Amino acid sequence: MERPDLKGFRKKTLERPDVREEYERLSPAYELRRKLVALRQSAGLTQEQAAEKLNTKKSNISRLESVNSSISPKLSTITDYAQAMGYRVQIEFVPLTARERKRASAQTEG
Amino acid sequence: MERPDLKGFRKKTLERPDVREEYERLSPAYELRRKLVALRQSAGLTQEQAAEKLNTKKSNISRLESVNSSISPKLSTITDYAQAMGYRVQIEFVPLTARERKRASAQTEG
DNA sequence: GGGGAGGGTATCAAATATGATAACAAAGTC
DNA sequence: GACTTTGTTATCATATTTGATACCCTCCCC
Repeated sequence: MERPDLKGFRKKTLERPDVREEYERLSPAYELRRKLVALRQSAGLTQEQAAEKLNTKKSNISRLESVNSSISPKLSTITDYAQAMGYRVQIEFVPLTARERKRASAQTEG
Repeated sequence: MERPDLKGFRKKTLERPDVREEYERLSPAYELRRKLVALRQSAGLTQEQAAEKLNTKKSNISRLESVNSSISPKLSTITDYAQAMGYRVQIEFVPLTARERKRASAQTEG
């Protein structure tokens, strides 16, 4: 029995730039960073102005907002940023759907 | 004109254990950690069982859930934990009220 | 009293995020 | 073309979190 190599297929497929882009567009991290940018823009600030408010440098703001960044920021970094933009952070926990649970275990086990 | 030393008053007041406890009960960090515990309990897991799912040790779970802890966890730590409990994390940004903005700048300015 | 379960705390090494600096690119202005 | 503004990326030192181990406490059961 030759089974189709699903993992290999997924891996190969994710190497295609267009597919990866679409994939990341749906990722939670991507979503978060898009929101961060929106927050700053709603406050009418440049990265440099935001950096001033946060007593840091614009390069660090860029990194935080960067989609490609592979970092997972501290929660306090996000809340500080949001507060400087005039917002507060609210964290919700929503039950996983059956589909999401499947995807999650695939990640963990695979 | 002798002005009442509000900052000093606040500082002194926060030294009272009962007041500090009430203060922390309202803090976002406290709220988060209480939610984390609720998540785990809703999944019917002990700290040790949760640790297994997350490939770590129970002491680390305890630290994450601990109220007194002065650490600000990484976002990925929270999302991994939530996922192991069967939840996903959703982050909301809500505009600060006038009162909250005032409190925020008081914090920042010292 | 002894033992187990569940949770908390301290400590250290290892991993990772953050701060600061510098250099670069794109777009707009003169 | 030169200059400014805005945002990105790389790099390094520093700060902080995380993982693992060990030990403690409380409650409960025998």
